[in-house]
Amino acid sequence: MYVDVLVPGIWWHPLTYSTPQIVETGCRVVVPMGPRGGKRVGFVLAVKEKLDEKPSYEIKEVTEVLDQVPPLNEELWSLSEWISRQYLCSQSEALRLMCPPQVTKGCNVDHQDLSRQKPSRGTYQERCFYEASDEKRYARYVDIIEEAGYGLVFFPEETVARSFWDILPCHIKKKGLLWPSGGGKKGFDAWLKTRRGEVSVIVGSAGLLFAPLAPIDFILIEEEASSSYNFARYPYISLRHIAAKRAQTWGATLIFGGRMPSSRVYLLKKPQLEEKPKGQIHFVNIRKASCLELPGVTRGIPISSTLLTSSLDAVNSGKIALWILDRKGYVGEISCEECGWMMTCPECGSLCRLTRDIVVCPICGKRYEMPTVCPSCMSNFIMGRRPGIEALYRIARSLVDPAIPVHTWYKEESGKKRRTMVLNDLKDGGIIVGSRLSVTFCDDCFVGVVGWVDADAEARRPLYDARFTAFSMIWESRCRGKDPDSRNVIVQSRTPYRGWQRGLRRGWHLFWDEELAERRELGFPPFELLVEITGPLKITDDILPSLDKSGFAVYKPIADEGRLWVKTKDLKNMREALKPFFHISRSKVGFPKIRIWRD
DNA sequence: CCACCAGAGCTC
DNA sequence: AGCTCTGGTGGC
Repeated sequence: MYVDVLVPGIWWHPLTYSTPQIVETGCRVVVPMGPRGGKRVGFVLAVKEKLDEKPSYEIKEVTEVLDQVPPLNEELWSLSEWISRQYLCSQSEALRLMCPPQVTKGCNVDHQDLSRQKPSRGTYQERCFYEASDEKRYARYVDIIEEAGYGLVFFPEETVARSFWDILPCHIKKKGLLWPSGGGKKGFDAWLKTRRGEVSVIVGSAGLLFAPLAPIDFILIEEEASSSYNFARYPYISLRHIAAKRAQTWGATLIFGGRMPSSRVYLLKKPQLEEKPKGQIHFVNIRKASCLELPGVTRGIPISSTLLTSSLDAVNSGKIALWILDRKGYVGEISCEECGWMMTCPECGSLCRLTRDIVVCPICGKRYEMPTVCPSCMSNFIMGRRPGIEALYRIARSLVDPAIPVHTWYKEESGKKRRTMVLNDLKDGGIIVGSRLSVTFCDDCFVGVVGWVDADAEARRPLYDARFTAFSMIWESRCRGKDPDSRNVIVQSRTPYRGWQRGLRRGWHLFWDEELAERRELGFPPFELLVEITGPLKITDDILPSLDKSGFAVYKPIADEGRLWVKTKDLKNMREALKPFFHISRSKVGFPKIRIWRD
């Protein structure tokens, strides 16, 4: 007897082993692997009596059969295959993503027969609910959960999921589960409990995407356009895409909710905004605003009088003012004013930034002294450009009364302990200077003003979705959290109230209509998929002609860099063309990495 | 991807 | 000598 086994690895095909025992498809087995025969846990993909042809390799024997019945039900098993096709990855990688680590490591899972959990082809349907007020949305969600049976409820952030869980009525909580975010033993217990059929409604963040719930009557995705639904690690799956697939297989109702829709949902469903946010939005031209002088910086950051006075107003009435600048450190670039030399990392060649008098490479993390003399022209006109949060903090400190507390907030310094400290210090009002992350403070305290210090910076990033990112962040800051109706949002820009910014006042339908027209023209998502292939040059240089031959238009954004872009809808042929590069025999050369943007 | 091994660096 | 850590290796 032979079995095709999905062994953890990045090649796309299964490996064949022999076994004297009887095994079923979907069960886990332990197999020897590699030159030293290390033990791996794999899933059986297929069982066959004899081989089609003589293999060119030695066939090893299965060491141990771990399951009598498959640990995943039919829906999740075929979902892993679907994911491998949709995201051009191996099925074993999809399975690793889907299962708790205990399962892929080979821990015991109770031998339940899940074969009766057949996805019923009910009537799949979609519903949308876009509403600026968090309160109104959540109230609607509670109603939906009340009347529905089994379902998953997604929130983009763990803390928001928890606060929604807290407002749920007791009888729902009793049959429901707040999905633990950390994984570990707690996560495994939640997985087993769900699998045993002891819960019907699960609330949580992205981690519950593969909860073994069966059947599924509804799936609710709050703030469906949120970027936290795009996984940050390989394979780069989109939660919304996969959740929609799950809803379709179960014939469930899929509910999209949020403050604004994603490009794909807007294109397909043309949803309407129930009610515009009531808070005020102002646009300020920073070409005309004056800058403060900062030590070692050529061009400072302008703080308009509009932002300053309304911030002080907010602080004086005990509220918080948020000044948001999505740039870390003191300055983002170090350059010579005399000859134009820019400081790059001697190790990896990327542009360095200055943080607390120390030069840091943002890519490899190496640290250097700030140079005093330009190595190119020997002048001493070394200055910083593109000031960041630290510089903004100094500006804020110098502009407002020393009695007013000012704090910074960004990813590297955003611990739970520090957050309570900051909140406590700001309970009578104050200023937070930080990255986009600071918007979460709207949940915990009264934010009277949100100032987008350099609104153009985000929209300028060389990515097709940069304008959407900029727009959605500012839109979120208008609606999120406590008392958004009395909040002012101030957008500082060099091109105020033009282009993408106009939708901020008149509604996101205006933004999407213009943005989608342009993306359609250029063939960007959601009209086409954007496939990125990265790897060492010797691999991508092989792939390029091969894709070319299959009729794909391949772009190479940067010459002499192992990065390729393809705009296509045809993943099937793409997969065929890339297949040879994902055969196990290519191990020595290495494997490329694939990332797909869908909207 | 990931078990395995080798060699580096450290402590006793 | 014995320990942990880090990095290279290559696969049914």
